[in-house]
Amino acid sequence: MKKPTIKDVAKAAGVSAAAVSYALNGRTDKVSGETMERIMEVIESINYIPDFSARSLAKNQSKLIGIVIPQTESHKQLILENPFYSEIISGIEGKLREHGYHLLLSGVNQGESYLDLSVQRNLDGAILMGIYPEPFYDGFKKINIPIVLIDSYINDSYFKRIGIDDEYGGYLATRHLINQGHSNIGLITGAIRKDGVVEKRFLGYKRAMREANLFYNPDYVFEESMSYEHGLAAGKLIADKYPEITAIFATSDLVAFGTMRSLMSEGKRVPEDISVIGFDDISMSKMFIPPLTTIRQSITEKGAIAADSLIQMIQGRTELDEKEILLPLEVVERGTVKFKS
Amino acid sequence: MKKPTIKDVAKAAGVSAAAVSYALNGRTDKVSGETMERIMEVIESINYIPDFSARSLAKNQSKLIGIVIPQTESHKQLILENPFYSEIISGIEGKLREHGYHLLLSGVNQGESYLDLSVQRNLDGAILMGIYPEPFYDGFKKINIPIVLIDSYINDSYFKRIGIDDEYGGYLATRHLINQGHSNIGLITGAIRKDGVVEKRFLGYKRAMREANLFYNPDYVFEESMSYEHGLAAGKLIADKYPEITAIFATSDLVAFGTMRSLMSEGKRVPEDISVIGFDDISMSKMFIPPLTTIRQSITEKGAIAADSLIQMIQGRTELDEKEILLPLEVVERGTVKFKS
DNA sequence: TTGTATGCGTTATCAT
DNA sequence: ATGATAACGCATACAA
Repeated sequence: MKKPTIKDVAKAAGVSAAAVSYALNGRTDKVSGETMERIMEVIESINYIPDFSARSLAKNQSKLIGIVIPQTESHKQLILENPFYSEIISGIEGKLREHGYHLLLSGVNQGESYLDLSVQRNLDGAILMGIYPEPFYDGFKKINIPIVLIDSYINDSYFKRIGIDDEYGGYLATRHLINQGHSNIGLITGAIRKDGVVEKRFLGYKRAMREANLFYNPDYVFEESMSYEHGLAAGKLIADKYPEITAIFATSDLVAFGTMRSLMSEGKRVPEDISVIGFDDISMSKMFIPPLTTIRQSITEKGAIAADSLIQMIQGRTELDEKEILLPLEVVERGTVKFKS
Repeated sequence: MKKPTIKDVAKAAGVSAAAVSYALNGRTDKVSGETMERIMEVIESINYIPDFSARSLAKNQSKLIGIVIPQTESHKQLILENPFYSEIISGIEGKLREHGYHLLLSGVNQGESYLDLSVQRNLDGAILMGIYPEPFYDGFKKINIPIVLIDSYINDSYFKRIGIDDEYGGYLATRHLINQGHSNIGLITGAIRKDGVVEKRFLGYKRAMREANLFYNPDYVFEESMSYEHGLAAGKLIADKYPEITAIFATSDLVAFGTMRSLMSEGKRVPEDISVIGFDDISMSKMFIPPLTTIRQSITEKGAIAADSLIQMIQGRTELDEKEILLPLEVVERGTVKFKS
């Protein structure tokens, strides 16, 4: 049994295909209430479901949103190991579905190839998270598809940005440690790239130190990657070589987990011997033992807002909106930061 | 500048649209090497990219794979909070992309509505994880689309299943605790539904107890949901009312995290006072403090294999294959199980 | 080997 | 208000 088309509906309802199309799209101005009803009944009874491919072809809009996630270079896999991304996707998907859009999830092979996907699939828009090389962004502008950037500092009015004030977040975290009496504060972080979130958090760290008249020691900055493994390595280094450090700001919760683990392996107690504060407040952080003190941003909401913004852009009513939305930040005190005795 | 179509290519190459189509699909029998080259050159130069919507219409295949994830009932969001799902998706996406398929990620509103999506988008296949009501599965059979089930015990030869031997996993976990000298072993678990993974793990637990001639005490089974929160509640209950329990089998790592947390809040030490073993080995488990002893299944690989199987089904060469693939299981000893003193 | 013509399911234009 | 028909971009059966 083949699946019914609009023509089948038309035939069964004794109207033209055009009428059915009108009815489907709620054009009450083009179709009388009576026939409208009849058509709807037929649709129900023969269980007709419109074909999006055909619709996409005719209307040139796919109701499809792409979302691009950074990818580990070694693995060919999405870095969904970091719960941060899954949580944000969760937020995006919920909102999209609510508005009749679907979500195309994909990594990206080489630099350009994601563009191909956008064109192939006629994407109505896309959400990019993380940071990519320049030409990557340019491509999207060229094919003229609405884009929302999450956690990006690309300053181009073509894009709408959703993010947080990372500098302030870094400042908040560091100041919290300072307020607890710490002065030798280590920073464990991913690669500090120009205009990346990491750089901003790093800047916030420095500002807090400066404001408190504390000495900024570059040796206390452990920069490599936003991974559990780096946290592990840096934590060990600190335990071994820098016993004077009494507090650590890890620029993501995942890094903080690694840090705490190696710290404890080396015989340091958290927070008794050394305090640790993270960043993000992924859902796992409250589950950790001890529960992680961190900078909270509502990740899921971030995704939802990004989706909302994108839909607005697609529907062309973005004029009044600002080009950037910053979500609130707060330190959530749990069990890994302690007053320095 | 509109995006180039197959006709533009044809014109520029001085051939017909058909020739271009042949070239595109590698029909070397239909096109001479010479013109093939010329066409390819033009494609390169004007940067032509085929439209999948049109292709989907013409060929009736979309190169689109759907993946359905359970959804919390209260929230309208995907339960991507459980890293288990993100890891599996990661595995799926990587493999799909490798084969030229794209991934449509979606929750599901009511019972039937996912079917609509499959029809609307002309899905070439879908991967279902978790357990759904009967009619949900029937629908897929009716529209005749290849389906791979992950972690399901639906016994219907229409579907291909990828999973693990959950009964054996439960047995392994419990036996590990028994081998460490424990005899009062609690089970903290999600809802035990007929033919669900949870039931199987529960059965494995009972078998291990029986084999060891240990008394199976229904009071020691704490059944509710596969969530951190339930682990929390059950752990507290055990600490308060069942001091004789010296070991716990939590049927997922997330539950184990909750359990350990409340246990420790109540003053119990893990593993000194009470041992805990989990199930899944999500990436977070090795990061936990103490690192979680658990039953390992390679989650990402599970996703990859599911994707592989689905692609094979789609390409119609599934005859020789078995209808079920079971992945290996092993207990990975870390820091939460200790010999009973 | 190459080109022509037609269909895929839907929407939009233009009559009626 | 309703219907006939031409797009949309591509694949394919058939003719040349």
